[in-house]
Amino acid sequence: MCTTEDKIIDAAIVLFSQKGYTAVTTKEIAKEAGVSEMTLFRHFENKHNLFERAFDRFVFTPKFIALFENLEWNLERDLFNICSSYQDVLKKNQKIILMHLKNDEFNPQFEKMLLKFPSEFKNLLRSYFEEMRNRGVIVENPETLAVSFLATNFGLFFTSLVMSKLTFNTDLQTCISNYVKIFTKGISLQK
Amino acid sequence: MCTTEDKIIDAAIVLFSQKGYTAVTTKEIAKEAGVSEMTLFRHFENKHNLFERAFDRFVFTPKFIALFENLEWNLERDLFNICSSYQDVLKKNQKIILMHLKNDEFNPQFEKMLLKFPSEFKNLLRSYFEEMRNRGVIVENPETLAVSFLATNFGLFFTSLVMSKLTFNTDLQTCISNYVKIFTKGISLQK
DNA sequence: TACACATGTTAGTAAGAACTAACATTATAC
DNA sequence: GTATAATGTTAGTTCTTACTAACATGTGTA
Repeated sequence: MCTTEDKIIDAAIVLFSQKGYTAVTTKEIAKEAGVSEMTLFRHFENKHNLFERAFDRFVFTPKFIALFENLEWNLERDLFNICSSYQDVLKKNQKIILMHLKNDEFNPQFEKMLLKFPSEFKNLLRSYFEEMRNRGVIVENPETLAVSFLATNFGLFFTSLVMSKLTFNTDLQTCISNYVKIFTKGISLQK
Repeated sequence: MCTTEDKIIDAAIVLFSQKGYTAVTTKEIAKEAGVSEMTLFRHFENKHNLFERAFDRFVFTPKFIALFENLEWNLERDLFNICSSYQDVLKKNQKIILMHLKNDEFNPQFEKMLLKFPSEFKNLLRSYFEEMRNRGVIVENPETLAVSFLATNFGLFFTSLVMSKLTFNTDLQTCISNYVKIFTKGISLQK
């Protein structure tokens, strides 16, 4: 966090995610990092290289997968934990996500990395719902449930991110637990 | 759709929403519109002006509000209609939404226009849920429900938009009706 | 035919951005 | 204290881009 390269990368991530690749100048990044523009080029050679290095810094945590190995098999509690962790991951990576949204014109392998996480996450979710169906807790189609859960969670995150200026009286945390409660009740079998 | 200005504006919207304001050149827009760059400047004076004109073209339909005057007061059916119409509005305006995501560095009044729609929509939703609570159909807090419903809907849209490359086996339509069904069951009172 | 008007073409200006070279300055290690 | 490495400074090159000016071409209308 203290080295020159780190300072530059941090500044780059902030600015790229705010404005997008093209709109940010190297001079700007250097200034934000509190460093001479020359130093930037000495360390990263060129702008695009800096971008790639900045990207490599952020990886979706695989720790997340461990979550699925410590399930309680209680629908509401499990979903709440999953949902919360997912929101954490998204929040931690929000800069890179924004960066991606503003720079998707280039770098296809960039795209692949970003899509790897949600698709793996979906598979984990589907397995979970499959197991819950085997246990007779739910009846719905696991795949559909997984996609729906994934999409809505992403929506919660994204709404709170993009529409932060909307003065809603409800915060994300309340929204999450409320959503999970409704979702749980909505898919639970009852006699 | 046939005038020169329209051709240019259309091209501008496509390119701006794909790449963002800064990354697109006037030459590029002119080429995409099948028109000389000079003609572009003759009509719009400068790039920023073209951007504003392009923005003005897209407005969130107020027709949407009429939907809330023809309610059936059947939870699932109403929500499904609302949800579908909302997805339509979002889809119709997806270019402008993307444009906004890539250009939010400037133009604050731009932001206001974009946020007007979701906040009005949320109020309509809250009124609906309030009335449903009065009728004894649901018990949850109307505000929270409205925000949750809004957020998740936006998430469905956005997921299908951004992550279109994810090869999920479930399409948006299925996802919506499934979500509405679950949501309805989740908030309905039952004996 | 003749005129007006929209568009194309071409050349060019001014500003800004990425990037380089050369030299000056500071800090660190021994 | 001196050598070495990292950083700062300054000036400059090249390229791209927004934008202009002047003139040419074409097209419809009276």
